[in-house]
Amino acid sequence: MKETFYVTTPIYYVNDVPHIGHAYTTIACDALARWHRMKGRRVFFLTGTDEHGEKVQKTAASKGLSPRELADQVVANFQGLTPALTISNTGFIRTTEPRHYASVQNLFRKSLANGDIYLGEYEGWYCVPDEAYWTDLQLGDGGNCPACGRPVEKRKEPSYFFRLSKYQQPLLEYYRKNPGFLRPESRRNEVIAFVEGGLNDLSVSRTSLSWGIPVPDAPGHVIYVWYDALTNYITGLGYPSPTEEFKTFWPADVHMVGKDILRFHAVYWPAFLMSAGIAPPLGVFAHGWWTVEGRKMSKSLGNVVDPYEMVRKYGADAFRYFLLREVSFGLDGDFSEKELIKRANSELADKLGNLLNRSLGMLGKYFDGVVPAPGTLDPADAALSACAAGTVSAADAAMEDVAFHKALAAIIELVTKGNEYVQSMQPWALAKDPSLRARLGTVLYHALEASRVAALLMAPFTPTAAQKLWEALVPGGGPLEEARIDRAGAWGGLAAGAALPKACIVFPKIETGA
RNA sequence: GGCGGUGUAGCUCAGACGGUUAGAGCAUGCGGCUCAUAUCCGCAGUGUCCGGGGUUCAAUUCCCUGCACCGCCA
Repeated sequence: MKETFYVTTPIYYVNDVPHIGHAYTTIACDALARWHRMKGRRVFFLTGTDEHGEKVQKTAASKGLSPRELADQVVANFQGLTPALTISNTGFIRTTEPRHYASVQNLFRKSLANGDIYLGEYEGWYCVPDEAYWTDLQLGDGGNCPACGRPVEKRKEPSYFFRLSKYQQPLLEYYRKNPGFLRPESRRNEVIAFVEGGLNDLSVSRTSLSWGIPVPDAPGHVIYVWYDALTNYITGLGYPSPTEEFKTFWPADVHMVGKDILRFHAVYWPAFLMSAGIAPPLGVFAHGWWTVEGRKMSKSLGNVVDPYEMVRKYGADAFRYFLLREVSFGLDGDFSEKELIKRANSELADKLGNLLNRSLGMLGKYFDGVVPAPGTLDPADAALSACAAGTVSAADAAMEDVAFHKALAAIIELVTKGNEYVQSMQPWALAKDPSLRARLGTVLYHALEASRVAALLMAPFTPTAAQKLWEALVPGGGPLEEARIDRAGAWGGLAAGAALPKACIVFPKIETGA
């Protein structure tokens, strides 16, 4: 098994306000990071903010602030996601940090030195009031600025270009040799088709921009967008210093991205790295988008989902659970509070929570809360433990495949089997016959054990609630994130003789307010 | 316009290298238990498997074609 795991979110543009899309990517990375930690891997999990560019500069100016002052204020909107969503990132990078300037300039120098960056001229349709370039395609039929509708003019400026065209074959070869690099599969085909169609060299600097990282030894030139932004993934590990972290974690295992920025990660970024003699990342995963109550999310519709509000209303666990459970990861999904409530109530409260709570209730009532040692096994007992073992491996396979929905479906399936088991064993009936006391003990042990395995596996998805479940079942068990799935997931981990609480409500039912 | 994908129960989807009664979850209806956060468990369904043609003893599954929707590119 690979001993390390490096996962990243894209850096979020500080001019935006965090919405469900940001939360989704970050939560997905978090579940992955937590899962791999529980497999015993060393994990580095990086997220951060993109703080340069025209929009930040303008917004700042409109507020009478310097771009840096504005960024310092609004970065908190994104940093706040970590506690709000119970995110376990190990790093947070801002592109305005000195370490990032050093990193980008170093990477740039390397490509410049080997001839992959050259000075040329960028030409495009320029909107003077907006200070923005547009391509022919973006102009569309009208021929005016797509942002403000005003006329544009053809303009040229000197610009450094990255020799992307040179990397067509190396990229195609990289995709071919690394079938797991691009996921999901459907996206892989799109990217390959794009690269096969030929690559143009890429403008990586502007003279019309001032808020950004200066091109080394080229006064007036500032590094443009993607070259700056993508480099964050190595800066976050200490590049260009030969840090222990860089040596340990690079290349990244997964760059998690929305499908809209897949191309930059799957084409530009590996090429930049190849040019600089750095290994390309091992994986890029493009996930889908959320509509809201069946409609596209947009400011004008006023239906933008605020993650902070969702956490206030439903808690981070329920929100996280819904996002990862509701859709096949990689496809688009529809966000609906009604559906979120339904999922959380029926699966977390009524199935998972209830399995634990009914078991604890009977343990308290019949054994004064002390876990009995299991006795002779029935076929039903063996079937349940076999199911648990199967669930552990199914969930692991799903997570290796970045299929959160499958992992969660498997866990819920185990919980349903647990409830089914309790139902058919009828411990409340066994309790009426003193001669069946040993059998009663075995049944409760198995019911609790199924809960324990489920709690363990839920930790990456609903960390707070899983921890509470864990503490109820494993007194003194410590932080769940330090548990190891292989060891703690083995059947029989529940300690006979342990005194457990008589009730434990970790997933309160969400009132619909109807 | 080019390339690719999808079209299966009311909804979301799984599935069959072609072969007996095509599946799951949700929603719906009915029944059972009472330990539990009025929770759980069981049963019952319903489908022209997008239309048309072809190959075959046999196609929803393969091939062609039409339609619809989606994605990427131009």
